[in-house]
Amino acid sequence: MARTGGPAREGAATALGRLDLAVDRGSPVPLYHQLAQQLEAAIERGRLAPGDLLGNEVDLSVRLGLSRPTVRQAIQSLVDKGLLVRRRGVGTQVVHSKVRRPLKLSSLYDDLEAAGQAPTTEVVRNEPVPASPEVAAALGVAEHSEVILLERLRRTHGQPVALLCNYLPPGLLELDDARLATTGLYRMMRAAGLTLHSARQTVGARSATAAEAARLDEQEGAALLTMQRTAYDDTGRPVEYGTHLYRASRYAFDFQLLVRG
Amino acid sequence: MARTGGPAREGAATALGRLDLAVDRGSPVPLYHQLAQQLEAAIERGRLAPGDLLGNEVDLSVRLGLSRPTVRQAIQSLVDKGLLVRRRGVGTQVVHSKVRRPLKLSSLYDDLEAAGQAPTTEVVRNEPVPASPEVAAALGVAEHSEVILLERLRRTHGQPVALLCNYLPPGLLELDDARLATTGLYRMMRAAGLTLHSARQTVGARSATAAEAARLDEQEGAALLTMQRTAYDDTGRPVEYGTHLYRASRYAFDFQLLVRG
DNA sequence: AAGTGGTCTAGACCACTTT
DNA sequence: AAGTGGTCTAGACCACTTG
Repeated sequence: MARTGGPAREGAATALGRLDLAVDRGSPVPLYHQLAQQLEAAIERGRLAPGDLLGNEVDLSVRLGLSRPTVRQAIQSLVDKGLLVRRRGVGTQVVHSKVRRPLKLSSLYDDLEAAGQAPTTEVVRNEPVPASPEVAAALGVAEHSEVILLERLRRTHGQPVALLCNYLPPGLLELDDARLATTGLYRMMRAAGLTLHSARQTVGARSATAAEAARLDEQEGAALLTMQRTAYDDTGRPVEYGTHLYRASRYAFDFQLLVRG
Repeated sequence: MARTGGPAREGAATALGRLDLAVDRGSPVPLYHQLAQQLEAAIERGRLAPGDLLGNEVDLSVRLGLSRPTVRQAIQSLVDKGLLVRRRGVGTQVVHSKVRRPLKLSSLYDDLEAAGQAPTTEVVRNEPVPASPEVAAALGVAEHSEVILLERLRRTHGQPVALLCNYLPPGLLELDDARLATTGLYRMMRAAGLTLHSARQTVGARSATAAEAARLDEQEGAALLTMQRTAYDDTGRPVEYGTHLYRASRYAFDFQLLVRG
């Protein structure tokens, strides 16, 4: 009796009713991931507007023919991305702001290329050197043991953007100058099967020395942005230590942070 | 028959065997969280060393009297934190490096206090002002509408560290000068029931103007670290827009990044 | 009181890695 | 072939929020 009233509200009360969601059980893509992608696409296209309620998880699981844990896993992944908010006793909502891309381990080359800046790289040095105490500590190798020093000058539109100095454990990667000139270090690492997993970065500022100013086409004493970074692979082993100098007039770091739950 | 050989290996082959794990079902703390905390503590104290295998999830769930999904949820939370690595067909290992704290939405006050720097704050301005186009866009309010301007000078050991300029939507928070002098803005927000959830930051550098140099006890033209940040609450509404200036000689940003899976 | 998300269980089958 | 994590199910009960 009470049930007969149900279908009338179904699909009308919640924003999700307007969407045609469906999963493909023959696909190798996990069901929860398929659902997450469809929800994300709907948010991206504005079919789910900020503040919209998703409708409860049980109904959604019945409608899709999935179990509730599977639906929850999909929703959780979007909550982790900052696209959805859950409130107990209330429901799941699309967040109000256009907060999108969370922080990623960024590659300067990729960032510039994505911005349509057509970066070029000049390899200044590429040779084995003995590890200084600082480098040895960062890479977890013995002092004075051999590491690879890579020094590069990056330009866009012919103008210098950054002076990049990197140290790598020996034997990790084939560092071909020709390839370095046309791609980024992180891209070469990924291509070599290395999975970058985490990094520790320190960002600061200081005035340019005469030599640095000459390289970067700045005035001596100009404000430069500095970054030191140690990157680790998925087992936590250091794969790279770098000291970078950026022209503050041409570059700034852009971060999207999510508070961890 | 084959079972009799089991107990001999149990607790010996895996590093987990050395730990006395147990959950309290009477506690209001979720079981998966209790387990995650105990594992994290074991890693922190070195009882689980980098590279150690945790042993398979089924054994662990039997030993703790939990279901496998619950054990998985605990392990997953530590994987998300970057403390553990899973490999299909291999097992779950403690990460090799000492990678710890992931990135958080940091508060300068809390950071300085945690570093034992005993920060103090001088409130320079605290008054309603009409929103500039830049501020209006960041906070999602109408141009020229009223917002709160908060300008503070932060010192440690009597020396200036940063000049903080913040804009807040009206009516969001009671900004008492006396409290501002003894705590941080984010702490006041949390105390007022605001849940900070995400932020967008831009970090750059530039040379100090004469006025800024005077405030910060630097030379004119000294390199300063700049940050602009818009912070959002858990529904995605902007709650704060700030423009900060840091003395590069006394402050740098430290980030721990995890590549999102 | 009703509805929501939060947590938990006891299984099942699959994909991948190693032996 | 054996062992591991990856995915998925069909329930259950609890805690919180709202009317």
